[in-house]
Amino acid sequence: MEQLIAIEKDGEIIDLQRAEAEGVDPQSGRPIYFDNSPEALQVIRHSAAHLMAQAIKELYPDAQFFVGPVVDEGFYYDFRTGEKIGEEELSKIEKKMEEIAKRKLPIERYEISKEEAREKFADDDLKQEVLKGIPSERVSIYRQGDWEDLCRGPHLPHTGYLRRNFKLTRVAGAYLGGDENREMLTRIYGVAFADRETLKNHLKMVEEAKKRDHRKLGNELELFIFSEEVGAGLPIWLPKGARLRSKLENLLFKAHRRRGYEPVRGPEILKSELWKRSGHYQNYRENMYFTEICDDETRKESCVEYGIKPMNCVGHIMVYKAKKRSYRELPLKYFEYGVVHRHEKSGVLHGLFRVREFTQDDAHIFCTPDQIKPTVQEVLSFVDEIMGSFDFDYEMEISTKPEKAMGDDEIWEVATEALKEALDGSGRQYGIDEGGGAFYGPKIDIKITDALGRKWQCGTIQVDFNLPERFELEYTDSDNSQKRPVMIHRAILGSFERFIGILTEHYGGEFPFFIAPTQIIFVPIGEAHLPYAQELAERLMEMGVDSEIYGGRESLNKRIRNAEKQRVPLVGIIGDREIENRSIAIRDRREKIQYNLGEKEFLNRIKEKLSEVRF
RNA sequence: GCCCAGAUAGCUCAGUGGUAGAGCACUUCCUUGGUAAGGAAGAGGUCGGCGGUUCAAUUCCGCUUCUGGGCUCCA
Repeated sequence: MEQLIAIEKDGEIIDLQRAEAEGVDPQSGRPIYFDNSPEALQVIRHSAAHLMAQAIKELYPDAQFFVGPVVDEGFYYDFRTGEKIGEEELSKIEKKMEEIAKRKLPIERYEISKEEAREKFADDDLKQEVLKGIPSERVSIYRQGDWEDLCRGPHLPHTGYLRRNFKLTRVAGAYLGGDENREMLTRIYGVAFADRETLKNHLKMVEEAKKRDHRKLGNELELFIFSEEVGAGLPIWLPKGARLRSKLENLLFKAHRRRGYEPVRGPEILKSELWKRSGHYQNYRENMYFTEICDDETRKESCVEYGIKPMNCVGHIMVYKAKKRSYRELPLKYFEYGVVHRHEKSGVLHGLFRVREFTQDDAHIFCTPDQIKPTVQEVLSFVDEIMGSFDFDYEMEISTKPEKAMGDDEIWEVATEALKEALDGSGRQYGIDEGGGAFYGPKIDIKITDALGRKWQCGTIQVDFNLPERFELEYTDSDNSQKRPVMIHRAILGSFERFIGILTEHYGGEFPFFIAPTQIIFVPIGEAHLPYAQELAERLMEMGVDSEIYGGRESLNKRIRNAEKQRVPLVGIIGDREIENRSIAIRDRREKIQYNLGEKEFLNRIKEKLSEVRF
């Protein structure tokens, strides 16, 4: 009963037009019907992109088109026009799309040679650009009505399939070919499904996800703010945010100590000479901030340039160099909650996810080459424990040598292999990001997704042979010879800022007890019950648990409502009954139930909750 | 940095070429309440900043700061 729109054969989606042209028997592949299967959506969205392009062409006759692919969340088309396209134009384009869809234009396909295509689109430089990227000699063109475009397909049989089941979501700029040195085209994003109902549900889901946005929750829960007066990308931590953060810091501090890491601390600014030696000055300068210290303001010669640290490695190297090292000491693990400053381009700043000042849970491990693999594996299991404690799914990716890099290819090869081996040994799946490494070494990145499914890099493990070389690090080996250690840079959360942003979205503001900014709110029913609440609050404070008391003039219902709105794990109600038998009436957010606990039980329960996590 | 939007009270948001409003929050008073908004009154805004057009700009234009969605980049 469902309509066949394409078939899948040898992992390729072949639409009916192409099947006919190539004489492919539609029975010979797996049928793809007009529904919401991933394969069908590819076809639908591809055609939606074309429909949009046709609508744009009718509305803006000067429009020229680049590419219009299907992406995870929908589709987009990049194009150029003399007109400015803003959000307001989207509904206009949608209307035109509806209109064209109604015409039920057949979507036809034909093939020509690349040479013919070059001539056909002789006066369209964007199409020429697309043609350059096509390896095959024959190219296909899809035509609907009087509009046609160079396209591989697959497509729907006719435009009538696209009726009120698509939505244009946003306008954006996109560089031609993703190259920031080239022209910027207009890009319009959209989504499409087989039916209107699914589209509506999808849009609703996106709306729901936006409610979990850490910027919105951060504001509502008074975790942090940004201030125009202070500057872009410089978060200000409010008491509740700082409470959450310090809990995370404390837990993680112990976790490091337990694993043999030593806390160290480097300065915020270091002489530029040192950044030249490390290579940051040459390779990372555009991301750094600099300042000068002058002995004599009137004499320029007395000024020395300092760089504000964008990374903590140089400081840790100085710790290593503080004395002569023996192989017996290795691996040496130094860690620091290092505050770093990076000049991020204004357009990339994004709540706590991308800021200009942030604190990394950074560590540098100095080890022998033989220790690389076990050390990386140990770090990987550390990562696993932390992520597991927060129920995070994460992805890992190896990033290889970037264009702007220092060190020999050979060294890079060895380091990259070491990472791969460690990962292979751990049995974990991982992807590869060619050219995505740091300038001093390859890395394993740990990525977590936010409420909207966007991926953010959090933890990172980097193998570095370059900095030990540049700083001539040495240790005395068992044969009394001087050897060069390897440096492993690693962060597990990545930065507290980004990690807390992700945590906020992950939990929708309902933080687990052990890190919740306020772990319990007491609501004494009347004034007489206040002292007992205060007594409990003090006991909890001794245990390192933050509580608040919502007493005062407001009605009981209102105070309970306000307490719940704070999304605290526990709300404790205290009235005559509770005082009489030294108990607390608890509203448990996670269990979604209410129960009564005697004081002792209550304190025990709190202890249990605190020890739920240990990493 | 680039493209496209936006900025009105602490927060969420209406609104207008004739210098502004709501709800919540805040202050005061009444209410002392057993599980998600008790009542009344009040205070609070150079309508992000700087210029321009105009008799008159929060409103129109330009620049700037900040924010949002992307691109590029990245913890």
